[in-house]
Amino acid sequence: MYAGCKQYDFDQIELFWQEFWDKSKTFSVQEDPSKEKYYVLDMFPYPSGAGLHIGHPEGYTASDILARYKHAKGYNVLHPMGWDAFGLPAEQHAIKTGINPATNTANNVSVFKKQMKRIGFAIDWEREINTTDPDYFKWTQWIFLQLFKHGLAYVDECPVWWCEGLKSVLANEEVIGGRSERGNFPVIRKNLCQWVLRITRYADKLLEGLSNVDWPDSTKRQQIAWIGKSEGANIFFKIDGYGEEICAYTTRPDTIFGVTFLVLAPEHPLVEKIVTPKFKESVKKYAEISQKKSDLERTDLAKTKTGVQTGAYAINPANGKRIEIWIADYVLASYGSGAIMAVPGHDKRDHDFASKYGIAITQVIDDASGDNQLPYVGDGVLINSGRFNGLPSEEARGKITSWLRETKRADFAQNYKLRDWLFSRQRYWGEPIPIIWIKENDYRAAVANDKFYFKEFLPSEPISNGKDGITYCALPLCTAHLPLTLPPTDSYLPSGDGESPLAKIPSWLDVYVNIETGQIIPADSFSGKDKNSSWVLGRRETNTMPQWAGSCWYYLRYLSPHCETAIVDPKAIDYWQTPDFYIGGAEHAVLHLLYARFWHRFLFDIGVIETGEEPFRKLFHQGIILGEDGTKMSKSRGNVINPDDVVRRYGADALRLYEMFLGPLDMMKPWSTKGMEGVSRFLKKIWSEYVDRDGNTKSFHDNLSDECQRIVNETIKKVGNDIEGLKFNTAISQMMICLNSIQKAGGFDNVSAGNFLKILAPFAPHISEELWARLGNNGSIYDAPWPEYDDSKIVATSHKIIVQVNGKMRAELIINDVNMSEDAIFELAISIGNVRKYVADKKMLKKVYAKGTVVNFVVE
RNA sequence: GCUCGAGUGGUGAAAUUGGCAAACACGCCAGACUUAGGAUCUGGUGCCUAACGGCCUGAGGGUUCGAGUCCCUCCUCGAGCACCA
Repeated sequence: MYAGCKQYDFDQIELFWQEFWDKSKTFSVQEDPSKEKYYVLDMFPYPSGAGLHIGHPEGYTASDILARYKHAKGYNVLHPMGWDAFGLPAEQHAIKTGINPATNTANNVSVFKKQMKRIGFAIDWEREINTTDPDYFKWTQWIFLQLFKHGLAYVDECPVWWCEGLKSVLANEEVIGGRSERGNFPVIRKNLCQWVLRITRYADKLLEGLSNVDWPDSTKRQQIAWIGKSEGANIFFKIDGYGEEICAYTTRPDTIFGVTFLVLAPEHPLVEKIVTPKFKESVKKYAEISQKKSDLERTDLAKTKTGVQTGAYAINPANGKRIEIWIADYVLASYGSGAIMAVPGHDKRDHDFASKYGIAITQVIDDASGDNQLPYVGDGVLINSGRFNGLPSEEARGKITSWLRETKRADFAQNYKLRDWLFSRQRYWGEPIPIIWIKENDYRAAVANDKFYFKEFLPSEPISNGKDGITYCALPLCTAHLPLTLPPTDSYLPSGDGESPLAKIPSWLDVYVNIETGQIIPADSFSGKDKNSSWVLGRRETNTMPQWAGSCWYYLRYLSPHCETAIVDPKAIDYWQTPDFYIGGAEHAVLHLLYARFWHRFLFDIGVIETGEEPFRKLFHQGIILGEDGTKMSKSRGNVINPDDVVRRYGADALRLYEMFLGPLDMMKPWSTKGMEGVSRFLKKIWSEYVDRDGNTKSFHDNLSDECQRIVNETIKKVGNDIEGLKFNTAISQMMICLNSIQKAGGFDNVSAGNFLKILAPFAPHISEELWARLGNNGSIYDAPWPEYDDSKIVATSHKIIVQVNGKMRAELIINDVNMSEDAIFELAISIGNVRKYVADKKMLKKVYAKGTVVNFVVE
C-alpha cells in the first residue's frame, strides 16, 4: 500500500503517509519497561496568529530526526508537542476585537497543528497539551499553592518595573536595557504590591546545578552571571561620634588599607541620621534628584559620577584613619548593604569619583607588570598595608577578613545579583492566582479557633497586604476548587492603575468563603439567611500569573497528560524521568530555563517528583534563520519566508532536508531559495534510482563493487554518528556523496537500496516510506531497525601517503601495507621522480613519517 | 567598557581535531539531448601566470618537520552583561 504516483509527486506522497501515520497511530507511545526510554523535548511554541514561522521547523526537524533515529536504534521514544498559549498577542487581539482570547487561541492552535502535521513530525499527538486548558492550568495553580504553603510565594510592596505600554508589571528578567522584553516598550520604576516567588532561596542550588548539565557554555554563563554570586566580606565602619556602624560589602578586602572614603546610596537609612547641619540641605536635594532619575539614567555609564558629602566621618578599621562619608547614586541601595568602601587606587568607579572630588588616592596593591598607573584593578602584592605587606591579594583577602573578624569589624559574606521573581501580572489572559483576600481579623480568628479548611496550605506566616487602612490576609483556594477559571468579560483592557481587568468583574471578584469547608459563593448570590459564623466576605486576587508559569513544568505533563489525580502520574515519571534532549531558542537562557529549573527543584524537594534535581540535562539551541538578504526576517523588510509556500512548492521532505543542510544547527544562517532547489533535486534523484519512468519499481544489482560497498557502509556509519552529534548538514552531504556514486555505478543492490532508505527516513520520512513500501515492505519504515554497517568494508585496502618536501606536497605514494617500516617508506618516497627533483643535491636535514598519512623530507 | 563566540572561493559551507584547504551544495561557464528549457545529463570552475611555477583560511608575528586548527598582538562582525562594589 502506497501513494503510487508515477513521478515524484511529493504532495500526493506526503499527504498519503501523513494520513497513514494518523490512522495507524504510528507515533503513539506507552511506557514499556522492556525498552530503554528516550525523551526528546522541543520548546513548545506560542501559537501566534501569524502561523508557523520558517524558524520553527528548524528545531522541530532536528528533534524529529533524533527521535526517529533513536526509535530505529530500539529506544522507546517520547516526542510530544503542545502549546504555550497564554500570552500577550492573544490578549491584545481580544482588546481590539472583544473576542475572548480563548477562541482566538483555539483557532491559532488548529492552524499550527495542521501546519506541523504537514511537515510530518513523528509526534504523539494524543499527548498534546495546552497551558490555557483548565485541566492543565489547574495544576499550575496547584503548584502555586504548594509554593504558597512552603513560604516561597509572598506579596511585597517594593519598587517594580511598570510597563505603561503593556499596562502591567514585569519581572527583572523581562526588562532588557530599560525596555520590555515583549513589545519593546519603556519601563519605569513604581512602588506596587505584588506577588513574588522566592527564587533567591534557590540561588546556590541553581548555580551548583549548572555544573552537572550538558548545556551550551554561553547559556550556562548567562545564568551564572544572572545569579551573580560573589564572595567577599562585610566590613563594619564605625561612624565617628555615633554608636552606629556602616556595613559595606566588598569582594576586595585585600584593598582595605586603600579605603579613603565611604559612599552610601542616597536611600540608605543612616543618611538622614549622620548628615551634619552644614550638608543637610545639599544631601536632601541630591537624594530628591536621584529619586526622580529613572534607573536608566542612573545606570548610564557615559554620565560622570555625582555625589555629595554628608559631613560625617567613619574610621577605617584597618589603619584607624578618619575618612569622609559621601552619598552618590552610583551606589545601589538594592545590592549588598547599599554602602561601599571606596578604594580609588584599585577601583575604576571610585577612582573617577575621587578624582572629581579631590579625595585621596592610595596605592596598596603593586602591579606586577610595573605599569603603576592607577586605578589598578587586578591582583598583586600588598604594599602600604602594614603587617600585610608582601602578601599576594588572594591570600590577603582571607587573612585580612579573619584579622578584622577577631575584633568583630568584618565577616565573610556572599552576595547575589539574583532578585526574587516578580510573579503577578495585571492582565486577563493568564492563570488566575488562586487566592482570596479576607480581613486579617477573620483570618486570625479562624486560625485561632482551629476551624479552617486550609490547614494543609497554611504558610508559617500569614501573607498580608494593607489597603485603605485595613489589613487583608491571603487565603489559599481549596485544591478541590481548582481550576479557578477566568470569568467571561467583554473588556480585556487593564485599567492601567495597577489592577487587572478581573478587578472590573464584581460578580466574580466578591465572594463569601466558608472558612471551615472552603466553600465559595459569589457575594451577589449569597443570601443573608445562610449566614453563620463560618462565612466571611472576601475579594479574589485579581492578578494573573506571567506567561512563564505554564512552561515551568509542561515537560512533566506530557508524561501523563490526562492524569486527574496529580500533576504527573508517578508510574509515568518513574519510567520517562526528565528529557534526554531539549532543543529550543537561546532567547530563553535566563527566563524560561531559569524559572523551570527553580520549579523543578522545588517539586523535587517537596517530594512531588522523584527525578534528578535538574530538569534539562542536555540542552541545545538551534540558530536563527535569516532572510535571503542576510538580515533578520521581518514583515517591514519583506524578507519573510512562509513555510506553507515552501511546502507547497517543494514539499515537506525538501523543507526538512534543506533546513538541516543549510549549515551547523546552532549557527545563524541566511535562507536561500536556490538552496531549496538543490535538495529538491537530490530527492528527485533518489526517486529515479528506485522508480522508472513508468512508475514501476526498478530492479537492483545482485551485488555492488567494493568501492560502492565502502561508500555505502561509510555512509551508514557517518550518518549515525552525525545524528548523534547533531551534525545534520554533513550527514546529508554524505548521503549525497553516496547517491552520486551509486548513480555512477548504475544503481543499488537489494541490500543497500533498503539501507539507504532507512538512513534517509529520519530526514525525509515521506519519500522514504513510499519507496520502502514500493520495495515490498509492509508497515512503516519508522519501525525498521537502523542498519548495521560492516567496518571491514570501510577499511581501504590501500593507503595514500602524501609526500612533502619542506612541508610542500610533491607526490602521492600508494602503499598496501600500513605497517611498512619507516625506512622502506622513505626509500619508496624518495624514489618518486617529482620528489627526487626537489631533494637531489640538497642536504637532508630530517625525515618525518606520520603513520599512514604523510612523509616530510626537510632539506637544507 | 567588560566577558564570550565567529571571520575559509562569487554564495551556504566541509576539513578524521596538528597532516592533500575548499568535501557536499548553490551559482557561473561549456557541451549533450531537445521545437523549446527555468527539465535532465556530462565536463569545468580559489587567485596570479603565456607557461614552469608561485600564492591562498581577516591582518601581523610566533611555536612546529608540518598550522584553517596551538600561542601572542591587532582589526571586523555577532551575542551577552553593563556602575552588582
